[in-house]
Amino acid sequence: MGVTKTQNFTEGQNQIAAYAKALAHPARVAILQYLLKKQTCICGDLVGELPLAQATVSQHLKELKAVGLITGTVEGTSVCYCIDKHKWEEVRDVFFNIFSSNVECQDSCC
Amino acid sequence: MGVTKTQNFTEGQNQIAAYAKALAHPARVAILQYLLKKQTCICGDLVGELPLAQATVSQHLKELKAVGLITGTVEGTSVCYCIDKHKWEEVRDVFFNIFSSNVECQDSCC
DNA sequence: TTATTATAACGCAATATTACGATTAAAACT
DNA sequence: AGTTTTAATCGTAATATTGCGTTATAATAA
Repeated sequence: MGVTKTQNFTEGQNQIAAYAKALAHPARVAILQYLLKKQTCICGDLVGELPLAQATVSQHLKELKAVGLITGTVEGTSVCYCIDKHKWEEVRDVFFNIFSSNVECQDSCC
Repeated sequence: MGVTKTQNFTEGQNQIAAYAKALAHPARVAILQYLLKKQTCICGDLVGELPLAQATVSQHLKELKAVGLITGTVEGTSVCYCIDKHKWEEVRDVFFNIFSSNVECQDSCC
């Protein structure tokens, strides 16, 4: 079907899945890494940084905006992209939380 | 097209995307959380824990196995599922690494 | 005003993902 | 041998995602 049965899982599980999905494409990872590296807003040619057409980049930006990880404020002709610090830390904490569990299996089969 | 142009991105970017994709579905998150909570192998009814049909659960397990996050060893009639400690820590480190970057934007637009 | 530039939105084609019924396979009983 | 249990695989349908050409849109420049 291609449709996820979100209603049968907890809010937390759906949230982790949604955040993970935002990172589940190399182009979106590249966008975030670029914004992190620059430590500033990118007002302008983010398209030139990626091996994809403008329309495709715009779509990935839209998805990152949809989960709230980045913001895009209009600055004259161009748009200023920024990582949303608050959301970034929220997503970080969600991942830190699940990965803080230690894997300690006592069984012989592992 | 639905096909990701992985060859145009770095290995690191593709790796993060692949790991994120493994977590990008609430059922797979639920499976991992359950295995983490139990702190042991689950030999048996993992299907009963999820609101999905057996075939669907099996498919999600297959994806988690494909990225190496879990292992499944046959134990008689049933299969013993376990989180792969080594891989788990590797994935954790990959996420910790990207999220360790601080967001420090000096621009006025943010 | 008109051209230019930058980016978003629309629409299409191709591929991927999700879900599940049905089937198959393998081990453990009886 | 036949039955039961458990889980993988197959086949199919529906929806989602990816990518891009094209078309708006909006601000600046000439």
